[in-house]
Order: sequence, then structure tokens, then C-alpha cells
Amino acid sequence: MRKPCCDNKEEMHKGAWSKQEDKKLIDYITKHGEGCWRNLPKAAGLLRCGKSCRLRWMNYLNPNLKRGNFTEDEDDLIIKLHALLGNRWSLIAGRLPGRTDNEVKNYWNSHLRRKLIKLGIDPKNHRLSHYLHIKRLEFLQENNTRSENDGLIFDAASSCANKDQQITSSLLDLNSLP
DNA sequence: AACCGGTACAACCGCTTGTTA
DNA sequence: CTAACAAGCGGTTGTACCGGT
Repeated sequence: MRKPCCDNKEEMHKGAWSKQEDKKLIDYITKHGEGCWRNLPKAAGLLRCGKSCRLRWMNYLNPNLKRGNFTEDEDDLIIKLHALLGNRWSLIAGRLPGRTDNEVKNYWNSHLRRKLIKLGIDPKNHRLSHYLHIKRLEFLQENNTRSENDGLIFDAASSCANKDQQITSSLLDLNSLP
């Protein structure tokens, strides 16, 4: 049987953190460093569960966090990494200095996922959407030669056929990162 | 001004993983 | 080996904010 992540769960604060709580957590971690999250709340004088403290520090208060808007380069890297790793946000965030898994996950769900959908790419598998596949089949049936307008669809579909090769070369790229 | 739907993001929850006794 | 525990992870929820009507 598993113990709860903290004692007296019903007495713990929940929801948004106050300025005072933030200060207590920052002060404590500045003095004593991270670690032993289960005991930290009591030691720091916080009525929060350790899990909540850890999350607050990791995702918001840690001074090493970059915060602010994601750059185009970061967008590209996240998309590339997501194609390789799927929803393994901590691994993806690990490749983005100053970004957290929660931040990357939220950014993916609110921005990048939509961006890919707009481009006709299925964000789950990074392949052309069903709609574009249908369009391509229609195109192939109706035309033996490529028209200018359908060229884009044809190109996109063709690029998906090379997916495995792309993944392999991307992996090599990633392995060369620091 | 009031309402409403959409968006962004902080925070929670339950589960898994890694470590230690 | 295994049970117990802390830490970590990813999915989901709650809510503040914003623009449109």
C-alpha cells in the first residue's frame, strides 16, 4: 500500500501560490538547496505538499528558467524532437536549456499542435493528415502529370515517404548535440 | 457594460520509475 | 528478491485573461 505524498493532506494549501509562499520556498532552497521534497514543506514552514513545492520550484521559481516567448529555433527543435520522441516532454525539455517539461507540454498543446494541424500535418505522428492523403489519391487518379497547384500536396506526401530516413538522420544530428 | 467562447498556463492527480534497506 | 518510499512524468483540470459580439 502506497503512502500519500504528504501527511495531513486535508490541511495542505492548494491552488495558486501566494507571494509569501514563493518567498519561503525560494529562501529555503537558496539556503539548503533542492532535494528531499517530502520534508521540505515542514522545514520551510509551508503548508504545501512536497510534490506541489517541487513543481512550483521546477516550473516557475527556479532562476535558471528562461521564460518568455519561444523562438523559431526552439519551435523547430520541439517539433523535430516530438517527431522522434513523442510525448516525452521531459526528454524534449532536456534539449531546450531553460525550458521545463510543463512549459514545453503547454506550448505544444496550445501553439505547436495547432500550427501543425494548420499545415495539414497530423501532430500525433507528424504525417500528412487524412484529408491530404485523400487529396493526393484524387490527384493521382485524375492526373498523370503534376499541376502547379497540386505540386505542394504531392511534395508533402512524398516527403512523408522518406520519414524513416529523416528520423535516422535527425537522431544522428541529436547525438551530436552537447 | 455584460456575456461568452477561446486561449494560455499554473497546478493537481495518478501512475511509473529508480533507489534503498 | 522485494517491499517501501521519494522523485519524476505525462495527462488533465482550473482559472485568469482577452477579444468578439
